[in-house]
Amino acid sequence: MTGSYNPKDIETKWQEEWEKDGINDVVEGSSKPHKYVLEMFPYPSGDIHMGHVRNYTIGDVISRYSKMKGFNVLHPMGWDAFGLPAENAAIKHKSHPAKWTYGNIATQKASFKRMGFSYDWNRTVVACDPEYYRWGQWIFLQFWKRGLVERRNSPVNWCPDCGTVLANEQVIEGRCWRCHSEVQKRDLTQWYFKITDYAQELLDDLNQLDGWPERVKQQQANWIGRSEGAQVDFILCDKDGNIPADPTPDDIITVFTTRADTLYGCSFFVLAPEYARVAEFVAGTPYEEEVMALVEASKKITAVQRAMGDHEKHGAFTGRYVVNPINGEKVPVWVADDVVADYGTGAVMAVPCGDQRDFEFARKYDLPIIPIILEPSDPLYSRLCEEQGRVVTSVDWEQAYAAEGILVQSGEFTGMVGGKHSPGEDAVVAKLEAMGRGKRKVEFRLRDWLISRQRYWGNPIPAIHCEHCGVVPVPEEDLPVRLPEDIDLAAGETLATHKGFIECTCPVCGAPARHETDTMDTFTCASWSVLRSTDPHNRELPFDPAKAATWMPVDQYIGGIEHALLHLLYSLFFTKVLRDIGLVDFNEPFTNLLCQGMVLDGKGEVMSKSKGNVIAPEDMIAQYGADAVRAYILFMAPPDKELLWNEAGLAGMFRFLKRVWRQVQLLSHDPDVRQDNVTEDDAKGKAAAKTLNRELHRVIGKVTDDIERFNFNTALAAIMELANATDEYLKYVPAQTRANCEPLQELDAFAAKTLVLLLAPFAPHWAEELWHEVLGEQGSVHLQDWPTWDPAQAVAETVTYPVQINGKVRARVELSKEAGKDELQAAALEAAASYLDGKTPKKVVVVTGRLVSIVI
RNA sequence: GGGGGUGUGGCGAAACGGCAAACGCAGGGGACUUAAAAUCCUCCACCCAAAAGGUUUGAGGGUUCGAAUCCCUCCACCCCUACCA
Repeated sequence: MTGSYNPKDIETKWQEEWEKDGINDVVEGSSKPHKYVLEMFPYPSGDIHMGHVRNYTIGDVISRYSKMKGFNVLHPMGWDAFGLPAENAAIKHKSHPAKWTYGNIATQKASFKRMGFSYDWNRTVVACDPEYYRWGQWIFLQFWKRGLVERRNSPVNWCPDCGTVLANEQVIEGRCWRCHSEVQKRDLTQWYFKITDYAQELLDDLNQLDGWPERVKQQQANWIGRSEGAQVDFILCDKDGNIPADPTPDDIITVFTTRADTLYGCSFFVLAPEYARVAEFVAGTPYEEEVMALVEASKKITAVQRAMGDHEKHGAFTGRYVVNPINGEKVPVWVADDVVADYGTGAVMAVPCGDQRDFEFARKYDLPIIPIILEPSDPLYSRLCEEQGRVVTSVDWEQAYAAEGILVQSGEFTGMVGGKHSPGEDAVVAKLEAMGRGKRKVEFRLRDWLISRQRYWGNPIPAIHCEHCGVVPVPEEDLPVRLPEDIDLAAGETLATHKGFIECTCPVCGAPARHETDTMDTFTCASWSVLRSTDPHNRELPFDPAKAATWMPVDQYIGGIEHALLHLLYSLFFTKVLRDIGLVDFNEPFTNLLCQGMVLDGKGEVMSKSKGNVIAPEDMIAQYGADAVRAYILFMAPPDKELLWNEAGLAGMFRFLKRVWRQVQLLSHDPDVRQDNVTEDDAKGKAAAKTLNRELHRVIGKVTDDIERFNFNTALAAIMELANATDEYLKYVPAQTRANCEPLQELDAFAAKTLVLLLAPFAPHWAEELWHEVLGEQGSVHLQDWPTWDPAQAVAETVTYPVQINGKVRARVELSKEAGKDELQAAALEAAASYLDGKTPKKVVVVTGRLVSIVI
């Protein structure tokens, strides 16, 4: 006996039952095939919002469906729990970051449970738990042993208000993502992971990721930014402009270029303001003042201005010259603030005719623009390709010619095709190599990963500074380096001022020493948690390689596109290093990746706390239940599409669940549910029963197929169609009739069961309640087999074929589904007779199962 | 500047070269009700009073018996990334 659908009564009840029965716990050693379904872990910044609801509902449907399909599913949850927001909140509330973090984790966990997500909570990974972060430190030490950890001085992003360096992803349009202060460039000694050692492999292996969205792979490839070109050595003239007779390595300045073919067009040479030898070059010369002023001024160009690209570019002549190796010509050396120090060599050969930036610079400072590459239609072309030597050193162009073209005024290379990867470029590089003045070189845009942070709430870098021994690793047996709990952040205390934390002895010589006080970027924690979930309680190793091998790689990874790039790139990097260390035996951690679209507010804005437009599911759950919220957010749009949250349709999904609930009751002959609106009609009833049977088979097939392809929206639409067919059936076949007819009883049972099973992954509580209380079944609905269907019963016996004449539907013919091409053509021509007017059609296209197209 | 994507009713959307708008939301009309809610029935791309008919997938062209879908040109919007030589 049951009443009408009331989610309040059933949802928490089943959540408790499931937990008690452990139906979501992973069974190790099962003979079933394994499946690892994982969603990106949340950051515990507060309670969950609609973005979380979408992400984790997708994962939950895949997980529940996979279990019903007979897989042994690992579906864990965890928290990416270190990071600045916890610390800032602690300062604000004069509290400890752990309090805030664990408080939010508890809140989110309760919300996840309230949503009915099927996690195995015994496997929860929390990044700020010493039992987890000790292994992050252990991995750091293995990286160090392999030479993948480096401490060096470089220009870095520094947020003055937050008092720490920032990762690139934390700099948004030149501003700190939290406090919006302008980020400064500073030269600091920081810790790096040498991800660039893996740049080529990371790029190459993108090809193996068949189960990843193309856009993510493309984004990664762009980020890695492989660029093929050459290094070219220019010889530096002395202060008086004399070419050294016997140049030493100090007399050589190397540049990187992808356009060696344009070397003959080099009319000046540019150094970045940060170039190490700039001061030396101009010291004591008349140029010193202006150049050094430019160097100083360039430091003040903010990343904001750079990002906007709207700052004026400046240059200053150094008074020095270098020699172009291809033609022995002396060209002036400038310093300019549009050259970046940390790409290539920090020095650039300028070819204004072929590069727009060089072109603009040459115009501004009145430097020669020598045309050395043209398209044959250019008026200069016929003249210059005849000439030997250089005759034209200025042009009246409006912009540079950056495309492929024919080289002119280029000595022996004149007449060759120039451009990126062109024969001309090849020839010039070959010549330079023969001269010993250049070589092939590949550059990457990818930088080493700056992992140190000057903040408390992170994983401490396990290193010790000793006066005698330098920087030495903390011995593995001393791990974890624990974060001290007695710290008053609100009073300005930091790890660097915490005596108890700093003071230690050198593990090598035993002398008094200092602990490193930087912590690791939170992304380091997130880069291997996927592995820890396969063996979360291991106290000997980060994870048992055998257990990792059982579950990994993740069969389906699900997460937002917005932070996909860096987290994924870092995870791939970690996996490759751990493979080289011998802890894992695979290249890629995530076989298939589903990137869900962002959930935006009704106006299309990203939801954020600072904007105050965060939408939480709490009230909706209270009003309509978690099941309706789950089903509705999937019904709104395909998962990879951006979604503007709009609550209007949620009531409709609730109505749908209510309606099907009642249908299941009626189909089960629940004595307490009265059937109204019945019109006994034998003919319509028979047809409706036939249609219902067909729809059951068709919809099981459709929903199965749709879930496999993540088309949850159309899967739900198909179930709604099934519900419509059920309504039609119930309308014309009264309970009495159904009760007294065995085939109809079977149909009733089949329909009731199918509706419940198909909706079980979407509306788990709803399904469980009906399964037990209305269908009277034993065992959880979520442990049942997914329904099967008979494709032969899924199609109608007759097909209504549209008959097109010159592309327009002019008639219809109804034929058996078995009708052959000839029969179909004959029927179509007969139906179209009045349009044919006795003539023979030009062409007839017959597509069985589809249509007939006649051309007259 | 580079890369990726999107464009279909009032709205969310569907259609893996084959009857455009499935499914739902909102809305109109009706039944039930003293009334409302709930529920049920019904209409719902556009033009035409209706039917018949015609038109329609950002714009234009092409391929095809047949195009929202494939190709070319253009427009608009969104996201990512960027002084990368």
